[in-house]
Amino acid sequence: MPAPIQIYNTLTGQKEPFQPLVPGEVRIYVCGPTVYSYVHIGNARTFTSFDVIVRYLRYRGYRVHYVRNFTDVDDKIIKAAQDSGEDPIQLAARFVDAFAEDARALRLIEPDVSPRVSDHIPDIVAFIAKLLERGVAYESQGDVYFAVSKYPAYARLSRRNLDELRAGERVQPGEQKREPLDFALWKAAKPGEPAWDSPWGRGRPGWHIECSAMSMRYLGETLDIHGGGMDLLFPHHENEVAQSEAATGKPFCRYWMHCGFLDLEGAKMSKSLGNVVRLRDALQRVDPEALRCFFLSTHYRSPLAFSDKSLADAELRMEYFYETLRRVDERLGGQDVGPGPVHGQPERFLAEFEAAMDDDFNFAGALGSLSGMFAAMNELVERPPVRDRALVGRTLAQLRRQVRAVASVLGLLEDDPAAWLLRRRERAARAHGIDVARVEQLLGQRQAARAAKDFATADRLREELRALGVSVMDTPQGPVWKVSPPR
RNA sequence: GGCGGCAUAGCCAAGUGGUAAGGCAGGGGUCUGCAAAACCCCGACCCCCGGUUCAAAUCCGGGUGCCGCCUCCA
Repeated sequence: MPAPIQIYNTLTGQKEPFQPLVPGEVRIYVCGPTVYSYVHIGNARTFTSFDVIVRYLRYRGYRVHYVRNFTDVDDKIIKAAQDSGEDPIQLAARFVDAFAEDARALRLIEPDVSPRVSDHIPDIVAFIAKLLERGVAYESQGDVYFAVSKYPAYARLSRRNLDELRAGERVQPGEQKREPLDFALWKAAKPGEPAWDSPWGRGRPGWHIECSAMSMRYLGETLDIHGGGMDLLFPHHENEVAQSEAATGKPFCRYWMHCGFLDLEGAKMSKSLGNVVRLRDALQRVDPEALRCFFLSTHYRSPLAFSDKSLADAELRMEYFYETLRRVDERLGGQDVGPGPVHGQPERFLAEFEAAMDDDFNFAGALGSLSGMFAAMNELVERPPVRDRALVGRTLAQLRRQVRAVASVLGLLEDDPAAWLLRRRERAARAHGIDVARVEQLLGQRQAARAAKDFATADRLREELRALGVSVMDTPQGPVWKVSPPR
């Protein structure tokens, strides 16, 4: 049994060895999108982070039960629907579909369950009834509120001072709370809002109760991991803990994980600020794997700044990976090299990768180990340090296998190298207004000149192509070109 | 104001007690008809001031700067 993974637990504020409740199994719940619009790249970063975390837990042999919800009943959805004149449930369903498309494009693995609030009203109603029964919630004119004063550990997760929180809170008009910090479990319906029958009259769930009810439905009363963006820590997750533990008397979640923010031009990006880049728009400009690579370039808890330069760097890195894979696959020729000794210690890169990921999922470190494998493969292909061709082949084959294993955890390098490179070139050519037919024509002329040993003409044509933003590489298989505008 | 986080080469970014991973950009090489790609080499005393220690980027105290949460938000 390898040493346990270390996870930074928001609950305790430190890294802890990960011990799931049931050995070998992980129950993880990630707060999913509120579907009132398209997801933005900040959402995408969080979901990608937990995507890689789940993949790694599986890589380490855990049986993972992965749930990520859709919040499809919510104030913002109702507002968006009112603005557009659409039915709120329908609008939400539309954005659920859009999310599924975006998630596929980003190569996110499917959670085992993706529950929607609208499908779980009975669970939620039962949950609220239980809280009322236990005397930690109260009804007030068709609303139901959680009584924070009945849960002494309130604010422990987010490390807040209860008195100061109380001092700062204000009761919104129309709310019937006993205490400002109390939060709504159930909201009485206003005309035109989606509503369901309940013992307290027609209404709809408050925001926080859904996650407690749905996570318990699918994962039981105690979660191993609960994840989400930093901003959900308070009040959302705090409230989840309060209502869940008040209902069951058991710990709600053992490890809380919070993902850092994606900044846009030095400022936080959020739908309310309006400085939002939609995921689907970003994917028009950048390769999905390059976007993932960008997300993985820093630790999941650190802030990450979105910029064209960073994206371009990530795409360059992916290009390097794929160009190397193309060479390696060519060299290996799909042949089974068979067992035998290998050169050096290729397995050390895998050990490096696992050490990085075991340490609170150190994405940047993991990416570094992947780079090491590529440098090693390139050396073996281009400058073999030993003469024994079979030895080199076996070493390459092992590295290639390791790359596959690591890349499948990171969700990278899942394309055919040639196809990926061609797609990138086409996108770049389009972006720079490069006429591909013209390039091919000049390339043909240059090849003819080279065949005739007319190097002066060949060089002139190379310069001409360069002026177009095209660089040409002569390889044994003929010339290859790519878009590389002067930087 | 309260709570939390961060400050590492031109830029991005790992490393959390023993003299600094990786990527981009830059310089020098190898290779090449010329190139490109690839590979190799070169580059930081880790925000400032104190302290602990044989030893600190790494721990403690203070300062400065930036960011997030405290209201919907991944």
